[in-house]
Amino acid sequence: MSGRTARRRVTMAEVARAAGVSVMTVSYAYGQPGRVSDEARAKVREAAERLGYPGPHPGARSLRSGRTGNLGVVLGEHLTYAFDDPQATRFLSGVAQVCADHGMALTLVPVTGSPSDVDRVTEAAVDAFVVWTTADDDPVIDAISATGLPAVVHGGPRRDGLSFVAADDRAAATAVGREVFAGARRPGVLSFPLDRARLSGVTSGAPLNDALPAGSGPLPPGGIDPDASTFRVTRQRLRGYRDAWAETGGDWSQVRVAVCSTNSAREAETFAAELLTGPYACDAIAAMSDELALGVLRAATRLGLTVPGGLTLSGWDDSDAAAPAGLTTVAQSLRDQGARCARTALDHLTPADRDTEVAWHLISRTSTRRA
Amino acid sequence: MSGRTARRRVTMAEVARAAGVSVMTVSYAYGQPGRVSDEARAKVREAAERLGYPGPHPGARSLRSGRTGNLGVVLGEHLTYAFDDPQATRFLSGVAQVCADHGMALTLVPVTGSPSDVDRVTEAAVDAFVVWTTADDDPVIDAISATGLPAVVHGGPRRDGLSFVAADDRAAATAVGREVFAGARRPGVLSFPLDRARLSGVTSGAPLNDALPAGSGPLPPGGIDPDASTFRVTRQRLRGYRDAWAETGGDWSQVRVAVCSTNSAREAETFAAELLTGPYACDAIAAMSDELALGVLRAATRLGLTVPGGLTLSGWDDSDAAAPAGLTTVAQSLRDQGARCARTALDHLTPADRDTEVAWHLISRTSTRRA
DNA sequence: AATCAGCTGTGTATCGATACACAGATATTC
DNA sequence: GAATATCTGTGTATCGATACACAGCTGATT
Repeated sequence: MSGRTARRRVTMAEVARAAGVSVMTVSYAYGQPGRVSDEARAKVREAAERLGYPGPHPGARSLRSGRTGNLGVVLGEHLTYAFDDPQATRFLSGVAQVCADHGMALTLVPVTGSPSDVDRVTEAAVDAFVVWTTADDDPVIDAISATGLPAVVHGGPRRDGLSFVAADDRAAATAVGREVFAGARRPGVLSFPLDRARLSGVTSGAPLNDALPAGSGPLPPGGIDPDASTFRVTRQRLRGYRDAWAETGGDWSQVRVAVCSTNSAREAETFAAELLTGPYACDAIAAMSDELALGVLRAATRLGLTVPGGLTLSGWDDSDAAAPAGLTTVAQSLRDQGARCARTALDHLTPADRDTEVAWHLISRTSTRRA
Repeated sequence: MSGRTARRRVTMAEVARAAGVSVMTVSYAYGQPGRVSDEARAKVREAAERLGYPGPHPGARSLRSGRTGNLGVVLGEHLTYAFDDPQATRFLSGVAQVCADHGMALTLVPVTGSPSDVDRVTEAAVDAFVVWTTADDDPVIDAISATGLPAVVHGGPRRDGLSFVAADDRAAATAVGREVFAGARRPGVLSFPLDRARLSGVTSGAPLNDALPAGSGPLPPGGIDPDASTFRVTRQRLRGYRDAWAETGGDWSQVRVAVCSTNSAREAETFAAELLTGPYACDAIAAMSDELALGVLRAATRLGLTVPGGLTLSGWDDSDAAAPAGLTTVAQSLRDQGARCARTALDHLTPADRDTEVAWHLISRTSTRRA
């Protein structure tokens, strides 16, 4: 197929012979340049150049030395999420910064949601793993655990032997929920997926809640049970919203919940339109990301609703678009968290340091400033 | 340091012994499951599970088989650009899609702009390279060439033995330049960096042009010579803009040029403010990206200039923000180009198919619709 | 003068798998 | 019924480097 003649790889032994030194001298010249004299190093470099030696074979090096120079990143989502989802992108920017500082390459393991994802993980030539939010029952987590390599899980799930980095999502959700639900009568929530099935649709907080409309989408009937979500982040935020609404004397069954399968404003806009119309139209919506909240904002604008007059609204993450939109939100630096995950994975921190709760704070803006 | 006892890796031979089969049977059970009987495969899986065997050692596998299951991506920029620059991100999304389809991991090689970048490239355990726009004289290109692996360069430079994918940037720049410079009297250009020095600042098209202000920033005096830029994309676009302005009877020395060191609206806004004020204030600006153009737009708004009344403006790439802003732009799908690069790299296309010119088209919007 | 440490160079064993070639058993063909 | 093809299992050589231990030499230390 290829027009290129398959060039045979030049070996270290050939370079050694050409340079008139031993193989080990060549090896040291590459791996530990300080270990050899300037003269020997020069001879090696010259011979390598002349023969077209590209440097030590990475596979052979890693077989013998046990190190690869790669940090593996596993997303619970399709590989393209790394570049399509703004939250993942910010997180990975932090991971990338630390990788660059360490001279480590960043390997994105190609998960696609299929069972073979497990094989992709075990085949990955890496020194450590960083895992982006995954469902409690995702077999990929067990595969990572089985490799015995250092691994840091961001957002969940928690596992013995794996480090864990996350914010107190429940407390944060309670805080922002208090703000957005204050004075509300018909609260709504725009949620991330509940579990690996990633079903989306609109329903309400409790089963058999005749007072609320059935809603659309493939979500199973019976309402949303926060405790049943297998994504830790989703679960904790739903619990927090529930707590906040309960503080006002409300009941979870009164809360309408829309579940988006992706973190996109487009999908959010569709569901928000549903939440904002009909006899049970929400007058307060807590969204699990700023992207989702911006979708709500678009739907509200189209419906002629004013924010915060006709609708209060909150997001999450304090993305670039949040401030211009006046969006109340939970600020947490995903970039910092990515950096922290990468550092923890690469530095082999002691167990005591390995589990980290990261900071968050509420940013109160006009979108919740009810008159 | 680590609290974890360094678990010794279980070897394939141990699994073979425990399963009562030969090593090769185990190897086949993993690498070519169809090669062994269901019964043997079951025995192997059971033994592997029992012993905690994580699967074949990736390094050993790659040493013997010559394949790694990794596609390497090299950015001419710092590694974090992969996730910070919107253009790079879209390109990589396409690369990632193809990787996922092939079950290949995506390895980002950690370049930081230092001389050791060359080592990072030769150390990378990959089967092929995709290279994102690099300067003609970047030593990283030679290092990639030396590996003898298939490599595809996006945007330049061109090299024997390396495939090349790019749009006809000069023609596209001419087309959009015609549009934005039509009826203009004081044209300006907002450019990407000219070379690896990445100097930024404001100057004009020709040396010793007394008619124009000296400008700010560390750019060398003497004006901008399009032909001297070592980034192919920058060079071709500058030439195209020059061609377009020449068609109106204008001279390149009359064109004011601002060079941004990064593709960010923030930096663009600063330089645009300079281009848009003073006795030589531009009334038409061609920007090399939509991000830069949006920075111009912000500066114009602050200065009370109307677009297109007081200023015509063009961008590049047709990003999401371009349409809402009414921005005339050159549309090209970086995502498709990323996918094409990855496919070319992974499929070992024949030489004839290896150089690809990608499609582009002009999208004319209100930002150039001069009354 | 004797001892010791540091620097530089070398040879060999080894990392953990897969390519390859071969052999026996079973199914298929004429 | 003989010849041939297919399926399954095995043993050995080998991929290309680095860890390790050792040796000679130089200069410093006492």
